[in-house]
Amino acid sequence: MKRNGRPIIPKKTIYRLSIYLRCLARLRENGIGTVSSEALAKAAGVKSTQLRKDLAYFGTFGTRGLGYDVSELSQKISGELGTAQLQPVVLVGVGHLGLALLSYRGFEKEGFEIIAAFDTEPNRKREKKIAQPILGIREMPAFVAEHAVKMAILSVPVAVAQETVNALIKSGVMGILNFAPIVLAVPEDVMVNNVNLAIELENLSYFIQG
Amino acid sequence: MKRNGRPIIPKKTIYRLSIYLRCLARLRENGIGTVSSEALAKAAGVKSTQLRKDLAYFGTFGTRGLGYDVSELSQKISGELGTAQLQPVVLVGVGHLGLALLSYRGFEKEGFEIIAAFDTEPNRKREKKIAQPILGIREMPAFVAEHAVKMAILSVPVAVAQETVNALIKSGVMGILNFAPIVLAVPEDVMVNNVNLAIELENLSYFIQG
DNA sequence: AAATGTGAAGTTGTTCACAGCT
DNA sequence: AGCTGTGAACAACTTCACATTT
Repeated sequence: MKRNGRPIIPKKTIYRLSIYLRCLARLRENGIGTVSSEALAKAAGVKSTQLRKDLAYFGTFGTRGLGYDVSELSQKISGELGTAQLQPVVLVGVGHLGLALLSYRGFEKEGFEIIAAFDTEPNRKREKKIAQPILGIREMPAFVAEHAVKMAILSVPVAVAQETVNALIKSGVMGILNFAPIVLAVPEDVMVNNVNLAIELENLSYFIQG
Repeated sequence: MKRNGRPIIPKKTIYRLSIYLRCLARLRENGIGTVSSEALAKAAGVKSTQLRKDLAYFGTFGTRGLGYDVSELSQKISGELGTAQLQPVVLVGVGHLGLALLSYRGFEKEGFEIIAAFDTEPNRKREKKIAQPILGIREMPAFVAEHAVKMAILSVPVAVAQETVNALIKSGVMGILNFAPIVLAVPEDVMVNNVNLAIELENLSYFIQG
């Protein structure tokens, strides 16, 4: 099936493409130029047939009898995911977790930049020095609109999560990484990815005790 | 299908049970005593048939024509998930993120307690005061064994993630919540849940730009 | 009348088996 | 010979349709 002339790729496949990309990066760092689907799949923790099916959604890049060129495959996946250009992101809610996420240096390397954070108390005393500006929540709409920000990280308390999301969407945000433990109501064309640490732990606990 | 006399419940269902549990908690806080599958499903962001199928895996608790008793259903789900008793958890890697997770007060309320943290530099100057003891990584094996800890949160740098996991497993840990952006190799009976923030963002960015 | 519980149908995602290149 | 690419088989999950109960 197609959409905009492109195949519709399952969400899970997109997820795995991100994983492949990171495995390929490590191979490249180690100076490995070519890799088989078998070897890459093993590194990513999946079956080789699945890897090949995943790639088949958007092209055929391998050489039969040989495998895949590491650099070339990296580029193709990167292009497909749209990771090529740096994406601006805002963070809303600078509490414990929000502050840690701001300090987390892992995003830029992956093509994302948190360009600003917002909080109801932007001037609250914080023990850590942060590179990004922390602004008042009321400045958010203008800022988001002006910088054409399409993605936001939400780390506000549950009580204000829904209203905050409403404001973000109104200002033009289309994708939300939500850390608040609540199911957010959003329009169909807005995407929410939830990260709920308590649920992840609960999940583990269920499966390890059989 | 059954395992140990209990039905095998799909992983996705277990995930949703956790969500239902949180929705029920909110209903109870609001003094609501009874809820229909339709209403609860809506709050959880799923279809009502799915909710009913999910519950059917481990029992039948509703009253036809009426719905579910909020308290009773909470208890049943809680019992099924094994959330009833408090679970001890350790955290390994007290960097930016690890520190934030230690400060995060959301776990106890959900039945988990981080009883200790470990780091290669336990005495490193940290600007935040933490309730839990921060111990040297070398003390980890004895501590984990002694306290019968079965779950760990891993927030160490990628470079030492695999060896740290090996040590945790050797000491008896069966479930790992992994924040390091790497695919960990573990025995079949050990479960890993990955939380990769960069991948979540990448995923959002793909779907919002169509 | 209203809402649950569930077999059957439908959909999606995974794995197999092997044809087809290099 | 070795490895990719892919239709077909399979498995898992979701939704439908409706019988059943209060």
